[in-house]
Amino acid sequence: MARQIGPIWVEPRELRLPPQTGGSRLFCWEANMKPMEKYEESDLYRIRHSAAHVMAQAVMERFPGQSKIAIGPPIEDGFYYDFDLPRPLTPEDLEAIERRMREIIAEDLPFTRQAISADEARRLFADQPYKLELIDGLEQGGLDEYGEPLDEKPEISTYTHGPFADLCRGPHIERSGQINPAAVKLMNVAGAYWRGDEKRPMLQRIYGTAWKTAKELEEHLARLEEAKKRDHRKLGAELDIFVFDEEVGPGLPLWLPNGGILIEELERLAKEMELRHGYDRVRTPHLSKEALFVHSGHLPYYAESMYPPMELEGVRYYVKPMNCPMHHKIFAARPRSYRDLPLRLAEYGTCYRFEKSGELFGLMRVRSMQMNDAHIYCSEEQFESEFMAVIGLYHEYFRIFGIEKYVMRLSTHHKRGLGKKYVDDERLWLKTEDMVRQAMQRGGVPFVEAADEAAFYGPKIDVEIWSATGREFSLATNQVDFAQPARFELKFTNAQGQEETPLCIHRAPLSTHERMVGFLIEHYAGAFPVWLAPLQAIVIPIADRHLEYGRRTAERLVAAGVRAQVDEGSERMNAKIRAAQLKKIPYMLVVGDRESQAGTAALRLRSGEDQGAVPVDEFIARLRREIEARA
RNA sequence: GCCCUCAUAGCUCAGUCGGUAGAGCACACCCUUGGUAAGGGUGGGGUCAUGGGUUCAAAUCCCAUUGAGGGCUCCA
Repeated sequence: MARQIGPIWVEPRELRLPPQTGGSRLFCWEANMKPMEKYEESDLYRIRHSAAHVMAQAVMERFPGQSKIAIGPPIEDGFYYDFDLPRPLTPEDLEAIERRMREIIAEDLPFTRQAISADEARRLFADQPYKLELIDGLEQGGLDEYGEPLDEKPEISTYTHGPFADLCRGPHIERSGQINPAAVKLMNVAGAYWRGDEKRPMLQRIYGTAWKTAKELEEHLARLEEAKKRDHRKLGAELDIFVFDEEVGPGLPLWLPNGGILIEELERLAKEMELRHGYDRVRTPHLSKEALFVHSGHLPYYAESMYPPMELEGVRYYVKPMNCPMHHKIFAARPRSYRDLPLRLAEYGTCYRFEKSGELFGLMRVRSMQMNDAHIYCSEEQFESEFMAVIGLYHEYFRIFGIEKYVMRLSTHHKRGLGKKYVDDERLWLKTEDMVRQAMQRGGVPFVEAADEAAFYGPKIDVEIWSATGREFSLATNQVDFAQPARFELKFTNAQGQEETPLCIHRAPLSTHERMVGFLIEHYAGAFPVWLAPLQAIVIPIADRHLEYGRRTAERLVAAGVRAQVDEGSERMNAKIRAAQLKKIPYMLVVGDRESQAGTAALRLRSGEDQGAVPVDEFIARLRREIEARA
C-alpha cells in the first residue's frame, strides 16, 4: 500500500526489496517525487527473475547432485543467485553456464506456478537444506527469503521450467524464450553469507544482468565503463589528490597538496556556514583515558571498531573514534542555564576507527577521518527547530554542491528487541523516533524509513548517496541522542530553576573530509567548480619570448588570491592545453605576441570553449566574483 | 573479518614451454618557438610486492605474509 511521506510516495515493501542493493530506494528518488514505478510488476523484473532460475538450472547441471541452491532475486539492473558448490567457480565455468543459459532460453520452456503445502515442499526439496530452511521460515515464523518478518503467512509456491523447480513466489515470464539471449550477461562471482549473516556459511553468488534488447545491455555496460572513469580512486590518483602508502597502512590516506586545498576550502565553507548558524567552534584532543569511553557507553558497543588501548604509567588511553564524549565534557565544564541553550559545539575532529580490512574502500571508508562534527545541546521544546535547522543546513550545502541524487533515511531501532546494539529504553526509542518522524513530516522533507539502522544512542536521519561503483554510503548524518547526556549527567537549569537533562543532536552535514572529497571527486568527475579547483587557472605561453609576460600574468592572479601557475615547459602550446585539460583546470590563459602587447590573455575553458582575448584585469575581477559566489 | 581474483618502471600494460626484463605515457637534457587536446631526438629509472620452498636455473611453479580489486558483513 503506497503512502505519502511529505511530497514523496513510498511503498514500504518496495524499500525492503533487495536489501543488498539499495537500488529500489534510488529508483524512488529518481522518480522525482512521483509515485514510484512498480519494479516488482515490470517486465524487466520478471525477465531478470526468470533469468536467475535459468542460471540456477545451468549451474545445477554443471554440478549434478552437488549444488545446494539458496535464493536468486532480481536486483537493480540485474539478478543474482547464491549457490553452495563443491569448488570455487572459475571464469570458464561462467562462460559455460552462460552458454547453457542460451540453450535453455532457446528451448522456450514454459514457467508454471504451483501452490503446495509445506510438507509437499519439504519432500520436493529434501536434498536442498537452504530451501528447507526457507520453507520453515515461511511456514512457522512468517519470514520471507531474506529472513525478514512478513505481515501475513504466505502461500508456498513453486515455479517450474523444464527440469528445474524452485521455491518461489514469482512473478515470472511465461516462457524462457521471452528472455532475450543477446541481452543477458553473467557479470562476476562473489562471496555472500547465507541470509547475510556472517556466522552462516559463505555461498558463491553469481551476478548477472538482463535487459530487453541487446542495445539496452550494451548501454548498461557502457554506463558501467563511464562510471569507472569517475571512480574517485582512479581520479584521485590522476589529479594528485591523495595516495595510500603500504608502510603507512590501509585506510590511512595521505593528502597531497591538491587534496589539502580541497580540505581547506571545505573547512572554510563549514566555518562560514556554522558561524552564520550560531555554532561555537571548539578543539579537542585525539585521545583520552579509557574512563571517558566507559562513561559515554561507547566501549561496550564500539570497542571492536576502536584501535586497541595504549597503556602508560598504568593508565589506558584510547584514540578517539568519535568526538561526542569530548564535547559532552565541554558542556559539563560550566554550569549551564536554559539561556545558554541551544549550545552548538562544532569541530572538524580527527577520529580513528579500526574498520575491518575488507570494509575499507578508497576514501569512502577509511580508518583515519576528519569529521565535520557538531553537537547541539537543547531542550525538548527546542528539539524540532534545531533538528530541522540541521536539515536546512544540509539543503544549503547540497545546493552549493548541486547534489540532487540522494535519499534521506530515518534509521530506527530494531522492532524485535533492543539486544546488545541499542541503549535499553524502548519508551525513549519510540518517543524520539516519533519526534524525528513528525518533524520531518511537518517540515515537508521526504524520507524513507529503515529499521535496525540507528546509532546505539538514538534514531537518526542519514543522507544516502551512491559511489560511482554503485555502492551505497551515508554521507551526512543527523542523530538524536537521548542516552549520553544522561550518562554524563549533563544538566541545565530551566526557567523554573529546576535541573533538566538536555537532548543532544549529533550532526555531520559534510560527512568526513575523506568521504566528502571522495564523493565530490565522483560527483564532479574531477572537474571541480572554480572555488574548489586545486589549480584555478594556468597561463600557457606560446613561445619562450612570452614566458616573462606569462609569469607576470600568473603573479597578478596569485596576488589577487587565485590559485594560478604558468606552464614553463618546452612543449608546444597544444600539448600544454592537453595537459591542462587532463588536469581539468577551469581556466587556461594562452598568451602570445598579441596578448603580451595588449595586456590580455586568450581565455580557454575546460569545456573547450574559446572566449578569445580578455583583459587580464577584467578576467581577475570576474574570477574573483565566481570564486566568492562558489558558483 | 569472510569468499574469490590480482600484484612487472611514477602510470597503463607486454613478457610464449621456467633460461635472471620490454613498450607507450610521465620524468631529465638537447633541438624545435609554435595560436587552442600529444613536435623530434637522447637519457635516467625495475633486487618483477615481501619472505620461504621446488629446480642446474624462478617475474614465470608451490606455500606464507603484505597490499589492492569484486562482493558479503559492517559503516561517516
